[in-house]
Amino acid sequence: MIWSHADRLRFDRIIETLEKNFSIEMGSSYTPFEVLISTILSQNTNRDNTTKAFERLKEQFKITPQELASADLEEIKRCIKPAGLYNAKARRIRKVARIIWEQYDGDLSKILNLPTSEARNMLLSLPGVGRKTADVVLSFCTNKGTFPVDTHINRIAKRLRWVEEKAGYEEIRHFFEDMVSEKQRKKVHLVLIEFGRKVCRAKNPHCKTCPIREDCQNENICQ
DNA sequence: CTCCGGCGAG
DNA sequence: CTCGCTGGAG
Repeated sequence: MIWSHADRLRFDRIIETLEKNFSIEMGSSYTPFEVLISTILSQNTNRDNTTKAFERLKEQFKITPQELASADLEEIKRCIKPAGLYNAKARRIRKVARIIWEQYDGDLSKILNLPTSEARNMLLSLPGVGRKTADVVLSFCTNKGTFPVDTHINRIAKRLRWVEEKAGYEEIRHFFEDMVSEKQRKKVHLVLIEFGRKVCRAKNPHCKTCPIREDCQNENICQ
């Protein structure tokens, strides 16, 4: 897909409008390992359930490779139950903790400090870490962030005709990485997620009150 | 492609 | 009660 100057202006105008309408907290004093674990918990899971599971896990364990590597599997399952898919997630969390503890001296930054594409590939080799999770960790824990594509981002990019309907993960990721500078990516990502949750929802989107309805070229969504 | 799953909105 | 939410692995 070819992008004209006008397309870029429209993209920038939309992002600017969304930033004014959706406040986000960029706080988070999470360690990279905590980001990794909470992102694994968040897979296929809404935010409330993810937060509940992470807090419960944090009550029982220090969220460190050392502590989780030797944790009892059933105990992890019990803690993270609210996130769903807990059998698979518990196994993956402990396995990831063991790999980081044994192969990286318990220091995830040994992966994150590598050049971006190497770091991404190392993350992808961990159990339970796919493209979205790897990109979230890179985006939130380094300055050379990639752009994570979750279902909100996927849906919004297609509704706004930024990418074609059949575009896959990597195509959408590259679109955003082309359009958004590295230091803006985290913020733009969070703003789009908020927009996707509050307004441009999967079901019953609030098109009538959408702040960017003038710039939306999708006529088939509004009820 | 299917399976894994608690949770809350409808 | 049903069902959509929402990624990775086999």
